[in-house]
Amino acid sequence: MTNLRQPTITIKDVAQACGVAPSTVSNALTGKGYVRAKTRDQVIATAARLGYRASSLARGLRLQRTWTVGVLLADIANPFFSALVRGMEDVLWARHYNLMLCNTDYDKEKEAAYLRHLVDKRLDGIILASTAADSPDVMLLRERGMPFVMLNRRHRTLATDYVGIDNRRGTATAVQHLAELGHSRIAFIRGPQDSSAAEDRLSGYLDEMRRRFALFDEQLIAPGDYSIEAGRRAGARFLALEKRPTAIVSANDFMAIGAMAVLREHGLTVPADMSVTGFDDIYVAALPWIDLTTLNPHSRELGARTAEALLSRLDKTANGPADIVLAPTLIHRGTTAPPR
Amino acid sequence: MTNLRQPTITIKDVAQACGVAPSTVSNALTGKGYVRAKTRDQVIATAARLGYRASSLARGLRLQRTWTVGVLLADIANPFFSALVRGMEDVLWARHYNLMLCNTDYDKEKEAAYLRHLVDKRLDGIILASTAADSPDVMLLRERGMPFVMLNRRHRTLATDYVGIDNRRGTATAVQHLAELGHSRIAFIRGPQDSSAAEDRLSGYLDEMRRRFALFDEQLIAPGDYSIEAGRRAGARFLALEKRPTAIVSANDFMAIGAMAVLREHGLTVPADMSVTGFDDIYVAALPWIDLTTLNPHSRELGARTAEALLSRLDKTANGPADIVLAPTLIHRGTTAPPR
DNA sequence: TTGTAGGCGTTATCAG
DNA sequence: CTGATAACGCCTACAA
Repeated sequence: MTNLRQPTITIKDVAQACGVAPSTVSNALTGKGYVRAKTRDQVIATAARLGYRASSLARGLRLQRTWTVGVLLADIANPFFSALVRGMEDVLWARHYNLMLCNTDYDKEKEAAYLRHLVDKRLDGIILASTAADSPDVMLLRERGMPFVMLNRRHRTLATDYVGIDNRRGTATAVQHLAELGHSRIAFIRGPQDSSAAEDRLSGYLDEMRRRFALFDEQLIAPGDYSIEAGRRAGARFLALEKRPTAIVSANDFMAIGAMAVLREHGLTVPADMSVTGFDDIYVAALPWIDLTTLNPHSRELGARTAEALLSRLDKTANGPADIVLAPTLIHRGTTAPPR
Repeated sequence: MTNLRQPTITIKDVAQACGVAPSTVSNALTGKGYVRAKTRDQVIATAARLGYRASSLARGLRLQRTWTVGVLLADIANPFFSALVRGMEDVLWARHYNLMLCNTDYDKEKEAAYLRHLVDKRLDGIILASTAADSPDVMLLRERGMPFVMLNRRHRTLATDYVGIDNRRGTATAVQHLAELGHSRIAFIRGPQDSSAAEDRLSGYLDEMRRRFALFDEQLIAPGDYSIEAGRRAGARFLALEKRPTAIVSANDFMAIGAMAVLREHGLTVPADMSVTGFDDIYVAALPWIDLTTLNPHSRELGARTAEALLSRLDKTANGPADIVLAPTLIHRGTTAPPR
């Protein structure tokens, strides 16, 4: 139970124990510089014996690096985000980087405060998966020359490294899928308005609807914030319409599930009475009771690609801004069928 | 796109700009020591003007602290863990600590390697939510005097700070609930054998079964690893039994869901043909299609309490080892009913 | 091949 | 009240 910090063993201790200079220990352990094989082995052995571990703090101060990257996201409890994080962690771990998790909770002030924190901590780089399109905080990073990558949201004015989903194509594909099944009265549940990704999902829907059906009914669009509850509200709203839609495209899976819950409560059957599509393909969507037709954005890969983009930036291996866009795949499950 | 590190502004720059010594700047900014109000204000103003941010790295080296804690867990994509992390983040953020996320992926070597990493980084403390009960890695932390708290798993030999669920009571409550409904042939799907929490959940089941029904059938226990797939296997196994159980208690929600999926495929109805209970109360359990009777371990609060325990340890505010145990609450939903 | 010296950016100590 | 100095632990020139 004692948390008395043991006297930490430093490079000097190792040097003394070996009868060499600290710089020799450093050279031996990092494998740089010249050092006789015999000396090297001896140093390595005593370092191990003493349990010496070089302090990242001291080393970081000297080298101006931390081998740590931060990720800002809205809510780690959202399966889409946790899948992203898994992907990032995979590649970061392989490259000996650590991940600092920053949960902004959809709160702009918290986000700004976190960013300042990360600057103070001198992180090597940052992944922004939560920032609004017009956030001024991003400027801070740019000003301080801190490398960062934007994940699935673009800044309105700044040119930055970007990795994301082809959101537009995603919802357009969903509309296309439903149209081919024979639907024309297709509703949409949108995401938060300050997210460029959410806006793109709306655009994809709108474009495809206009292209195919020319006319367009404003009532078919309901607001939402990606929560299950918002999906319920949207579903109720569509049900109250005089001319009900025959299908619903949702900007994410959570809202699709919420809408389906309401339909169910009203005695409607999916897909017989109403088709529904989601976006994200969280694991819940694959459960037999839900069996939701949705768009798989390959979240884990997306996270991995983002981390890679950041690391290339750190390696100075990257040149122009990265702009990587993954196309989502339509997963046809049991919630879509021709209208009756 | 340039990632040229701007020349970072140091305390010296601020000092020079103000015509005072670095130590005065330090005193003014941290509010320690004596410094004339006028000087202080001037320093604060120029620091702000220059955009000076003290380096946590340098400060950490000097103060021997990092204001960062690490959390080791198996899989952040598991909703139980992400809920824990939310709880931790809440209290850590309020106390100006950052969180380093370590996903061990159920891999002992990765876990050990992560631990070494965290030692190198001189984190202030660690939350262990993944370690097996007999892990030798924990010894490493103890030896180095690094504060840590074990979350929902106890070390077999070491006395450590501990925060967890009353797992035993949880499954006992589930059995009790089913027994009161009239069940006596109650099966159990267990968790991984190297987890003390999983073993406790088994014990709670066993104790209550023995207490109530004296006799006990070994066949009613199926192995599992907390995955949906394991639940499917267990469900299939119970269905193949000559004397089928009338109810299943699962060590977690995922496996309960897997079992229910198999039952469904075999045309059985829950709870009419078979009752099922879970453990964790992940949000999926509350969806109307699943509507799983389960045990709510208050995960978010659990995470918060764990972080608090760690922080009191860091503050040296704690004395003896903390031992906090939260009782899970039975959430009675639609998957349990009297046997037919 | 090895050792010495200096500095990375802070803060605690202590003298002025 | 303020400032010089040393030290936190490491790495890298450069000298030997």
